[in-house]
Amino acid sequence: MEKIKDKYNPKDFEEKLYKDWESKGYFKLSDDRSKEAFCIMMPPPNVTGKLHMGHALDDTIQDVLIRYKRMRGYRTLWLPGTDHASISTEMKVVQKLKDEGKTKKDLGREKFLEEAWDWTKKYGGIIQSQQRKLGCSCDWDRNRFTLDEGMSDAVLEQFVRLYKKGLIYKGKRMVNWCTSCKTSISDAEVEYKEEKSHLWHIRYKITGTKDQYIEVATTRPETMLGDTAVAVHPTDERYKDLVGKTCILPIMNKEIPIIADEFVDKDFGTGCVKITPAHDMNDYQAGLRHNLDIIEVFDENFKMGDLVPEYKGMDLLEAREKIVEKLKEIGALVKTEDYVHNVAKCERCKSTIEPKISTQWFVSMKDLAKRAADNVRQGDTRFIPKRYEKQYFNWLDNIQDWCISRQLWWGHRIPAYYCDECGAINVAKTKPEKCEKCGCTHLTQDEDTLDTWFSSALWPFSTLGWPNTDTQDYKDFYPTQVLVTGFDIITFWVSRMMTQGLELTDKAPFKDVLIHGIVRDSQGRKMSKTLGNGIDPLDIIDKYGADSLRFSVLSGTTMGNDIRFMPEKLEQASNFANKIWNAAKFITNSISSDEEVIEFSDKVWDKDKKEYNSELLRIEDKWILNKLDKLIEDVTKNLENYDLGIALDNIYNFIWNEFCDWYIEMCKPRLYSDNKEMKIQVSYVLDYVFGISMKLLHPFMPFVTSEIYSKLVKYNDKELMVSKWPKNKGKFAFDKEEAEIEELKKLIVEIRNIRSQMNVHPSKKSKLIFITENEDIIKESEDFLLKLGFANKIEFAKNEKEIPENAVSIVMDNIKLFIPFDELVDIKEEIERLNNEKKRLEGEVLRGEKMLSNPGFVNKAPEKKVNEEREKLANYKNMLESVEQRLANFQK
RNA sequence: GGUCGCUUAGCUCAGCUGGGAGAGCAUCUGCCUUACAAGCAGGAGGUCAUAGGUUCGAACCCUAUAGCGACCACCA
Repeated sequence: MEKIKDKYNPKDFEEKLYKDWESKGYFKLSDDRSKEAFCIMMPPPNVTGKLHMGHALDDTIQDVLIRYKRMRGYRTLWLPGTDHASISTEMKVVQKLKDEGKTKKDLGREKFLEEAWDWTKKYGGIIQSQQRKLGCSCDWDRNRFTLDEGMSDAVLEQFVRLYKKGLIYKGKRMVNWCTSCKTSISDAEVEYKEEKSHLWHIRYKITGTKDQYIEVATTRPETMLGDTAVAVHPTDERYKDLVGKTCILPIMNKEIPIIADEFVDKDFGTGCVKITPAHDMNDYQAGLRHNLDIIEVFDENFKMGDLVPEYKGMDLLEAREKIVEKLKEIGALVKTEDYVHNVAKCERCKSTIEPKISTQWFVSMKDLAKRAADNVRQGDTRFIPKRYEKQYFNWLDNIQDWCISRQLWWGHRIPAYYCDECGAINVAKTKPEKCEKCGCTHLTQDEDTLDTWFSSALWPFSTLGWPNTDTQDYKDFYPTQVLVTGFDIITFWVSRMMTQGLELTDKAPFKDVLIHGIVRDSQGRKMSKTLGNGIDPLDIIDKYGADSLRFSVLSGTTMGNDIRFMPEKLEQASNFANKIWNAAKFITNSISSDEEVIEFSDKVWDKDKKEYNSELLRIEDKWILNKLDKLIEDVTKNLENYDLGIALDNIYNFIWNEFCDWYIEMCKPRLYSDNKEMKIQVSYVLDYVFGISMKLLHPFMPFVTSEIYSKLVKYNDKELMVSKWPKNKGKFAFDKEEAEIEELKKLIVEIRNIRSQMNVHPSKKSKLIFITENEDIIKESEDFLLKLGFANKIEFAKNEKEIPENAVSIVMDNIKLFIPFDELVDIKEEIERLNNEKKRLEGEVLRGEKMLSNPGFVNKAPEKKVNEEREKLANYKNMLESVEQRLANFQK
């Protein structure tokens, strides 16, 4: 057995251990196909991304599950990877070019893609090195990238298959258009932000009347140039007579119809809506229903078009002012109200989204969505917690067709080839030699690429070889067991993996969907770049170690709820790691040799009967072994239920409150005893219970547990990470268990106090004298005390006169115990002790001062404490002087 | 507007199928005790948001109300 001497310092071993695991191939998939498969696909982060707290949480959860299942004997695969993230990567490359004074167009498609690949290579992979620091035990050999060859092939296959089935179509539709990224984006990528604005009331004159008007309210007066109708609700009595008539559009002086449509809200504004089919989603729909003209007011760059020469090329907001002025001038503006409304913003770049009519590719979602929803309704795939199923259903039941084409270059290019001659669309995985329709050879590929999510939707199976369904991986691991992700991504990703997975592979891609919340800052705000309140997990690992980070995101949390990240949690976590470390230090330095313990273990555990030889154990041993059994049961159950936070707290409480606080204390008399048997006995239990605790804790805190486990008694040469998950061994039956243990605890406190007063260490084995006249009690007590091992030697006295004068007494029930003063420390020892104390306090003061100068510790306000310690230090110096003086006198 | 969630100690939160009100941090008291002061022993602190109901029994189940939050839809 190796002894632990150093202080707990994660930097000493975390990196070393990870390299060691990797070099030994522990992360790799085992070849043993007789084991049951367990597979998790890691949600691929952006290839150029950096690890943030969200990833830290997501990855920790997955690593806990994988490590647990690996120890349970499953054949585990945790497949890592990265996403090409079309928009966000392209934006970054465009920005870089801009900084160099270049544009996308200057470079051309090919050169641009080269730049993008360079960018990806340069900044890619950072996140994966960070995941390693976190301790992720994924199979790096199987790392995938959504733009790699196999994935690209899968994407093309998907496109062609769905197209042939009629599920993908090209159409002219109104889509969300990001004015900055200059591409279409899907509904899910739009977010709404409240903005203060106005509601302008404008009146349109009814045709053929002198002073009869219809009044509309709008937040975007500049779009009025493209109005092609005014709409009212069909049942609105106020305007019943106007329906079917026409009115005059101011400025344009154009006659437009007044129509009735259900979508109008009678109670909003004036109850009349101007219809601008080219620039509003609802108006567009209404326009289709009523066959209205679509007149675009803006040009390609979202400047004013040439409807009115005066405004041509003008910025939209500027045009708005001018138009409002003009309306005022001609008396068409009735009033202006303050108004707060939601403006559509691009989720990526935060710039304005404009509805725009353009030709795009769509996936027809209705049938796909129904199947995906039904699958969960039938319970084939389940969400944990269950309440998130509603969110999933809500999205799928109201689904719109999915716009998958993007006007970007970085991504999978759409495999549609247009015939230059006849214009026919040829869809194929590779460029056809000739047009299917006219046979000519001049084909041009669609310029657009596919939505990033179109490729990530295939992640659970394209990574296993799909479309080839004969690969061993696909057969072994598909469908996967559990998907771990945040609730913010259910609509984007989970629902799409379900729809595409069911359509393309005929199976739901996973059994369970484990949903976690988001990590917020200590004030409950979302972590964001703009707020600058993000916590970098790498800083935490650097300061506290990966184990502490992992502990702090899991302890005391529940699946699906947000986590408020409190720095105190980190203190708790690293205190815990430190506690374990010190327990390990104590155990490895105190117990008997490996051989002796192993020999005893063979005696005490009857392998055939599968039970303990209870004669060889003492009450407190049985007590802790029972507690341990209960722990194994609880932790296993909670892990199976994905209650990771509860499982971790079970372990924390056991190790700290039961094992360290009490069992270790109860062990000391036997450990320090001259009785070798006793020492071996207690060594076995200490090592065994602690070792099993390390196993249970390993999935959560892999580094510190592995480091410690390697120092414990070696029963076989297996390392913790690849060792077997413990099973409970079965309870001991005994009646007075709790009561006796309580008695023991009291005694421990008592004796510890007395020894403390006397400066006698338990290893010095005090002689106990007790006084009583009742012989039964004498016998009983002797037995009891010897069993407990509190003293090596027990003497009896009939009355107090027989007790040495300088003994200290312990009163326990009707028995009085005495500990003689023989073993009190002498003066030299006292000096040594004081010197040590002085040294320690000096260090303490130094540490305190360090803490004071560290801004991270401001909350702990250690100033008071440091001052206290300074004072104590001064006292100790005085004491030391006086004792030294005493010694000098004595020697004289 | 629709759906869902939250409300438990000063703070941050656990509390699985209904029976003991809990943890960490903070606070107070006593301790440098040979694993650990990053610690130990002990204490204080709660009408489990409110009001009803079901039950022998409710933090937990039901109904209503209030506050906070999230998502979806709408916002002319």
